[in-house]
Amino acid sequence: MGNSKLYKGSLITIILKLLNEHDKMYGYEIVQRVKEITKDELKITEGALYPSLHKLEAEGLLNVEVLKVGNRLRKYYKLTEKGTKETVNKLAELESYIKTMRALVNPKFRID
Amino acid sequence: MGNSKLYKGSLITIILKLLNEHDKMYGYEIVQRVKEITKDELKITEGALYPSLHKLEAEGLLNVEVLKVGNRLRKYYKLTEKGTKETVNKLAELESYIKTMRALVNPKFRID
DNA sequence: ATATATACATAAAATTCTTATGCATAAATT
DNA sequence: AATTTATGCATAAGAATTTTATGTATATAT
Repeated sequence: MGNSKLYKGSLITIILKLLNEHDKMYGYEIVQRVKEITKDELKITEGALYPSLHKLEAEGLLNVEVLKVGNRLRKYYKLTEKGTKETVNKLAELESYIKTMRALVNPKFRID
Repeated sequence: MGNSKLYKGSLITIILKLLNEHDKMYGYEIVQRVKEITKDELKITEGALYPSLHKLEAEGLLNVEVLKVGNRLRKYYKLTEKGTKETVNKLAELESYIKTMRALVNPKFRID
């Protein structure tokens, strides 16, 4: 993904949040959207994305709907109710992570 | 480490920053310090820490000094010059990561 | 005609971490 | 006195996530 290893573990959070916003997206679209938003800082690889989407679907966080657009297939993913709840969790975990890391790297953010 | 998977990839950054601050630390001390600072949010496991310290040493980012304290050994690690430079990089990467993630999860932080 | 973009997929390898285990000394508890 | 907890290091098996490489196929731009 990114140039730094910190993105490891962030992919699920990113996918869920984008779907939470857009209601319905397909894999290729997610890759493009992330490139846009991050100004090419973060490029999701297909080899990471597609297995993750399949996993989220298997866990019941996403629903799939296959559409034929022109002559190509698109697999549209949508959050389930469970997926929406998990999105909230993941976003809270991200905020917690950021706070914790700030305390670690920025002594003035420590609550002694 | 933490309850969330986001900490994956953060360990090196944490180690380097703490050593940048304390000048000289041993493994067990790092584990305790992180627990303190994060109020038990983040517990570094020994199985992750020690191999990472060995790796940083092998890469020339850390120097080791073995001291016998009482009757027990302590391996004190210290940043090399290269390690100090890498710390700056890692901290910049963390800031970049946080900005990028904020843009992804918080639309109002996006620069369109 | 050829290259690039769109769209999905999987498999091998690399990376990082968890869990489990091992050794040994020191201090605290029962 | 005996046992548990704390201190201090280490490694190895397995799990999880990601990279890299490869494959298939249609559509558009050069």
